Amino acid sequence: MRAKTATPIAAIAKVFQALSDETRLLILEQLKEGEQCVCDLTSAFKTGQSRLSFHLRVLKDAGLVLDRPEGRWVYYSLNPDALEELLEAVNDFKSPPHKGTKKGCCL
Amino acid sequence: MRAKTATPIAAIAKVFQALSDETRLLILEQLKEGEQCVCDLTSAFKTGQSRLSFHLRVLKDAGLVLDRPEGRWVYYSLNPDALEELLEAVNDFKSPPHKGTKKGCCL
DNA sequence: CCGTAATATCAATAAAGGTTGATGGATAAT
DNA sequence: ATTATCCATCAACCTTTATTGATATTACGG
Repeated sequence: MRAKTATPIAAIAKVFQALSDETRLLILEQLKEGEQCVCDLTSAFKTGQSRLSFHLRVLKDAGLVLDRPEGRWVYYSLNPDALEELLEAVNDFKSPPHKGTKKGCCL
Repeated sequence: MRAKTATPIAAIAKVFQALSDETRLLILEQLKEGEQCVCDLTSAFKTGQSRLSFHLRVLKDAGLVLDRPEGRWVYYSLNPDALEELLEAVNDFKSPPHKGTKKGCCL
């Protein structure tokens, strides 16, 4: 059976906290287009650089985005693994009190 | 096609905000067992009643739980619809820039 | 080297969130 | 009717989070 790390509740809360801000949700939407540097986002959102830097850090600390420094630039991208874990966490709440471990329909 | 209400970003942020607190996550876990009144939760968590009342209100305002007053008691339960919408919202972030609408593998 | 551009970090302030204890309204029990 | 129980709300307080402008850091181009 796969490890099923059972993310601790504090980490889950942290991810949700990172997702609880409109600006950060918009950043994630934007990152769906692919990797972007802070300057891209700064001009896309017409806002201060330190503000974006702050929000990107929150997202990064929560594990939702990855950063890849290259020269003077830092490119940010979505972290697909984190989104998978998030889906699992949400599914956990949805599930009714079943006893048997029903594996997913697709694997 | 089903309505696909496209929950506004502010509402989504609000749901995530409601989920960003450990106590509230524990409450939701507890509610997986089924409807419970505030007094049940108060004794389960060994904490002040006003504190639980506060958190339940946050969850309710976000639409995550439903309340059903009955006599002196108020019973809270998970709102399955909200959890579905939440799953959709999370899936939205996960999806890579595909053009075609690929329906799920299971339906 | 020196200047400039891309980011991060910091300090100060403002705004939002969480905890606690007290109060009040409704309902049930005596 | 009085009292006790369940719950919501409020006020006060403290903590966390967000915004802004300034400064620091690193890398690149002359």
